[in-house]
Amino acid sequence: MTKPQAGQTPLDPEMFDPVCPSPLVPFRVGDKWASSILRCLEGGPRRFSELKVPLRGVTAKSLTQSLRGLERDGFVVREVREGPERRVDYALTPLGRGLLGPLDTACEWTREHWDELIDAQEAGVRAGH
Amino acid sequence: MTKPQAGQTPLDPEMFDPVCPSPLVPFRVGDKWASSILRCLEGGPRRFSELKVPLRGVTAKSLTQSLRGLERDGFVVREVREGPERRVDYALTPLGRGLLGPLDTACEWTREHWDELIDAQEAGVRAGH
DNA sequence: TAGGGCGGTACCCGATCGGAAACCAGTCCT
DNA sequence: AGGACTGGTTTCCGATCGGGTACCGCCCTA
Repeated sequence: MTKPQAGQTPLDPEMFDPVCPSPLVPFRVGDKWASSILRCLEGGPRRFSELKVPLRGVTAKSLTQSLRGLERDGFVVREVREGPERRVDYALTPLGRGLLGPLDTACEWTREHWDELIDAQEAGVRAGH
Repeated sequence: MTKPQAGQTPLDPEMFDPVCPSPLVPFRVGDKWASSILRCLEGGPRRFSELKVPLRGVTAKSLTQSLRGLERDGFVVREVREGPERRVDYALTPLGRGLLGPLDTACEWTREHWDELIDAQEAGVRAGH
């Protein structure tokens, strides 16, 4: 994604490969609910209605949308178990499970710097921005 | 942000603290250009016009917006050097520099799984999603 | 005096995001 | 027969995102 840059030499115009555009990749995975859903699936497959519980306030539409997106991108599989007792399970693919690593790192960092983050934001807002 | 969950016990409805909403935090830092800007500032302060070069296609408006956001959140500082030769530098704060860690992790993972990511996406799209 | 670089701002626009509400078929319970 | 639960879909709507274009004052150089 990046070819790290030396001190004060000019920035490389080719620093970001237009073919694998960095802006889309590292942070900003999926939509608003995506990372929370990944977390929910960490312990095994979950049903649609199970997921709605911790994702408080999510509407069926938003949850469906988010899940379809994760499915399309290969992070989640949708398994319909037919039979008299029909149920739909969502589970992580190996790729999706792999995403938990970077996600953990980001969560960990956020937890460690939570106070600073809040303070900085409040200062920024107070400064009129 | 999360209290990891055991195997198939029901999901904890309080899994996500409504006060520090997980969806906003771990991935999805800032907007489209934010993570690229952070990368550009890794090697030291940069001027507005320097940043435009590698961020190809970014308009002045989008860049300004993105920078203002990063400033408001305390990841970047804007320094106006007055004098006959006026110039504006943008630099990472310690907090912003700290963000580079998780960002590296995410970039690294993406690089390692790039082929799988592309394949999975293509498969997902072909499957009609 | 004209043009160019710098560091933006203002306004317009279409696309997307994401919530609210209504509805639905199938199954199960009473 | 009526109601509830599951797993959605559809429509509507307002908010935000993000790009395009035009314009701005300031400084420098030719």
